[in-house]
Order: sequence, then C-alpha cells, then structure tokens
Amino acid sequence: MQLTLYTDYGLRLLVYLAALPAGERANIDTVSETFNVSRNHINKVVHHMGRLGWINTRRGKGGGFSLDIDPTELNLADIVTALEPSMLAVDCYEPQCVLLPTCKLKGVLASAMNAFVEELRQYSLADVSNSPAELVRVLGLEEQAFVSPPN
Amino acid sequence: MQLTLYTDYGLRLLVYLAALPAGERANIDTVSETFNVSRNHINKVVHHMGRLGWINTRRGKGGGFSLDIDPTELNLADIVTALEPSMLAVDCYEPQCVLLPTCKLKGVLASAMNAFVEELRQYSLADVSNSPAELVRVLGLEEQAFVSPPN
DNA sequence: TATAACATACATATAAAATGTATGTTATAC
DNA sequence: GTATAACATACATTTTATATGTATGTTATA
Repeated sequence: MQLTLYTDYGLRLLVYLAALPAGERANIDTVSETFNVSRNHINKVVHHMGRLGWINTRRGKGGGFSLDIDPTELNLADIVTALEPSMLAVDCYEPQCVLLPTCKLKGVLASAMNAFVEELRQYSLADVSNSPAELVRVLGLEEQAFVSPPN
Repeated sequence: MQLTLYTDYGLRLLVYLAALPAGERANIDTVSETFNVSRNHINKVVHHMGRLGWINTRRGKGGGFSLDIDPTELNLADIVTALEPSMLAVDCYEPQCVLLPTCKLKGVLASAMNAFVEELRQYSLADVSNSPAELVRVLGLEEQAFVSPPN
C-alpha cells in the first residue's frame, strides 16, 4: 500500500518548484542531482506535468521549467491521483473475483480509498511548500545555485 | 496504490469463513479451488491467520480450519494492517530523502493513510459477510460442498 | 498404519517499477 | 547560422517485489 516512486518524485519536484523565486527556472539535471534520483524519472515527470499544465517547460539553451499554476490552486489529491497508475485498493475484475456479485468489501475499500484522497484534498501545494531560503538551507545549496543561469 | 493480492486473498478467505456454518471446517484445497487462486497463497494466509489467532487450524485427516474469532470483533483495519507489508505511503528513509528535515508532505501523507485505515475500522468482518445461503448461491456450490466431510 | 491435512522452507516465475541509453526536436546565445 | 543546451520521445534493460510452484516435514484421525 505505497505510492510509486514516480509519484513521490513528482511531489518532491513540485515542492522544489514552489520554492523557486518567481521568474526563475529549474532544469532536469539540477533537479535530479539535487534529489539524487534518476534523471530519467525527473525527465518523465517534468514532461507529464508539462502536459498537465502544471509547469511550463521551455526547450533550448537557457530553457527549463517552472510552476505554471498557483500553488494554492493545486491540491495533493489532484497531484496523487494524476500521477498514480491506479487508485483502486483491489482489482475485482482482472481476474474477476468469484465473490463479485455479493461482495460487500468493494464498497468499503472504495470508501477507504476515498477517505485517503479526500484527506489529501484538504491540502494544497502551498500548504506543504517551504520558503526559498529554507529549501536552500536544507539542500545545502548556494543561493545562486537555486536560480537560473544568467542569459 | 493497491493492496497486495495476499491481502486481497486474506480478505476473501475471511468472508468465506464467516459464512461457514458453525462447527464446519474449510480446507486449503477447497478454498483455493473455489476462488481460483494459488493454493500456495491460501496456504500461507491460513498459516498466518492461524498464528494471529483469527482461525483455528487442525492438521491431519478430517482437519481444516474455521473462524476462531467473533466476526463483529474483527474489523477491516486490523485485517488490512496485519496482512499488508507496509502502510507507509512513502518511505522517506530508504534511500533517505534530502527534503526530510523540512518536508511537510510526510505528515499529510501519514494522515491520509490514517484516514484510509480509520475508514476501514468502521467496518467489522460481520458487516461485510454474507449468509451461508447467499455464498452458496453465488459460488454455485452444492449446499453440501460447503460443509465438512462426514467424520 | 495409511492418509489427509496443515506447517515450513525454499526455489522459480512474472510483472511492475525503476532506471538507463539513445536520439529527436526546439530555442537561444554567440 | 551554427553550435549547444535543454526538453521530448521512444525503447531497452535492470531490479525488485510479488506471486506462484515444488518439496518435504509434521500431526491427527480414520
């Protein structure tokens, strides 16, 4: 009963981007090195979130990405349900369970998962974000390592 | 974000046993064939639940197992948390996340998982059980296929 | 005493997740 | 206008947890 690392990385990425000063951009290499995680995963998550409209991505020299949505408008339920491959506690259909017609577990498990999601929905990205200074401190970065290279 | 099949099978087993008429016993072969699932999984789950004290098992000819706890006293939270390998939405420690000292996600994810568990806790095994007749009907069993062989 | 049934251990297979490699495309800077 | 930096896209590989299989031990009863 765990989230995938993909979702985990996605959440971390958003927390990172939410602390990025306005106008600044991050890039895949920096993020993957900062978090010590697979460059490829960050690549995929960035792409995914770009398509979701949560971040704007810019290709080419001096490109990168940054949050493109008000962090108070993005709640954790939306994030997790978008990134997780499945939010069904059990799959009654593949293969189909013989108890299906009479089973009362289905509904309870669904309502429990719903409770999980609705608890997440109480919190926005802004609620779990840190100040730029705090993140710089925790990550042990130089202040300037956190901003875009000069154009 | 799914329960393992092991937990799934465990839940089905309990639903089955809860519908078993008092004094009757099931056995591993019958259960695994009835549910079309791996004999080995049922074997393990039966053993596990025997050690948990939820069912009594009896070896030897004419043996088997049956529920050994009042189904109103066993709630779904206890079942799921006992059978699942992990109830942590994310593992912050292996490998340790660089955001750990400042991360506010931890608490929210934990409270969401808590909401999941507490919703399950509202329901006992008795709440999700079926009558023996209903289970016989749904499983397409003969009435006598559901009872222990005569001693 | 044979046999049916759970107990236990371990080996193997499978599938999903995680990661890696490679190349394409695009935008900018020089 | 060309080199380069950066995201886009595809696919291959590795890893791991899960799921399943095989084998044998132990025990209780008929």
